[in-house]
Amino acid sequence: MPKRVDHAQRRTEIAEALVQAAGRHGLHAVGMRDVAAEAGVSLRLVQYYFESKEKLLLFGLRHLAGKFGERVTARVSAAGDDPGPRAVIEALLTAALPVDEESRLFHQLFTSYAVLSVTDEALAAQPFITDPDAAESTLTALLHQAADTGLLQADVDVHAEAVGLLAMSAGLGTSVLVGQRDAQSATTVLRYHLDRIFQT
Amino acid sequence: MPKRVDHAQRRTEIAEALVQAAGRHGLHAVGMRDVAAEAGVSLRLVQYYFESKEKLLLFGLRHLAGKFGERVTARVSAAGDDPGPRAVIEALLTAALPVDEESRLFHQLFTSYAVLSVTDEALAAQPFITDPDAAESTLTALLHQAADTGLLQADVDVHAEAVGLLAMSAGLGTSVLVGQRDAQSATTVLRYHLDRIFQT
DNA sequence: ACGTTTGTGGTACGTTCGTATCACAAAGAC
DNA sequence: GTCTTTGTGATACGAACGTACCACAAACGT
Repeated sequence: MPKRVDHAQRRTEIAEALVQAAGRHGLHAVGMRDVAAEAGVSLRLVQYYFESKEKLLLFGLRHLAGKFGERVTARVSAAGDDPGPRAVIEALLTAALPVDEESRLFHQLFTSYAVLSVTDEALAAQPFITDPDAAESTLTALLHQAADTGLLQADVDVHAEAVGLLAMSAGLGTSVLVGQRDAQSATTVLRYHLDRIFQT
Repeated sequence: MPKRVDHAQRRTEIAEALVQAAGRHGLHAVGMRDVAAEAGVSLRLVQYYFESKEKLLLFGLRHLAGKFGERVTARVSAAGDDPGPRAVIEALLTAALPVDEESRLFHQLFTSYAVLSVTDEALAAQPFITDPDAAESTLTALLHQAADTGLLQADVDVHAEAVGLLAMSAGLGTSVLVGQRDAQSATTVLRYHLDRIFQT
């Protein structure tokens, strides 16, 4: 009974199924059949909407990146209307921390994709450079803004802080992911480091 | 012509072959046959010295962790005899950065193992908690030592700095690994952050 | 000297994977 | 009202994977 179908939506549903299945058994272990079962469709349909597994994986990565972007902007705007730079920066940095199941998935799968991209050149061309670069320039701009308003201490190197804080956030996220630390203490550490560069 | 063989050494050789093969095509893509070929032995022998692939992977992880530990202590002692805490800390933090091919491999495979450990409980019991915890307490002790000698600024929270710096080092390592940043600039960022907590 | 252990090769088995093929029904085009 | 496109199912195929099995020779124990 083939009604006309919205390809974009179907692809999104399947990509979401990929994400869920990958979350349970790991991205490396997920196959076309698992994705099909998770999405409640036949193997053939996964093949139909994505010609190959590689295409599926690439789309899954972009899907994940998109959802993550939405999450970050949602977090930032939840910081209130016209929040100070400090609040925005804090929202930005803590958005990457695995505090709930959704962000755990993000972190886990992004890391999986990132490490895959080291040996897979098709993946290497994907958002692993552009997205962090965007985050870096956004954060740099926010810090500059804070510096201009006199909110920052005088001797801070804005760029070095942006790079360092993002790296710290990512590193803390990983340590939370593997269970070494809980999200609460990671947030505390992040806040401490922000306190140290902002004017008291 | 079976001469008596040193099992420990043979296992180490095979584990090293695993590391090399995994570095080329990714840990997820490495099979027993690849390891055998890389080590220049037959598939049967890999089976003989490691009963299963899982055992091989576990041993490979421990092998990697061991080599990394050696590398760190080598780096630290290369900082000179009786170096200041600052030099030791810098050596510690920069040892994790992918500056050469060997450390690139470390970082790539450790990350692979770490993300595997999220969904594989046999791997989760491995050094992903104890090793970073050891690094954390070592770094905390070094910072305390520096604080007691008046080398640190007065208002630094030693534990929060230790956690933050280690996370930053790991995060910077990943960004170097995926090619977003080069090792030089990562080192610069790390040094800047050390400069900010040490007394001028 | 003989029997047992130890190291090694070759190879076969069952499974799973990604992909390809064949068939066919419902919906739109004209 | 045909005819073509579009969506879907079932299934087959070849490759690769981890593992198991069989055979055998060198070394060691006694």
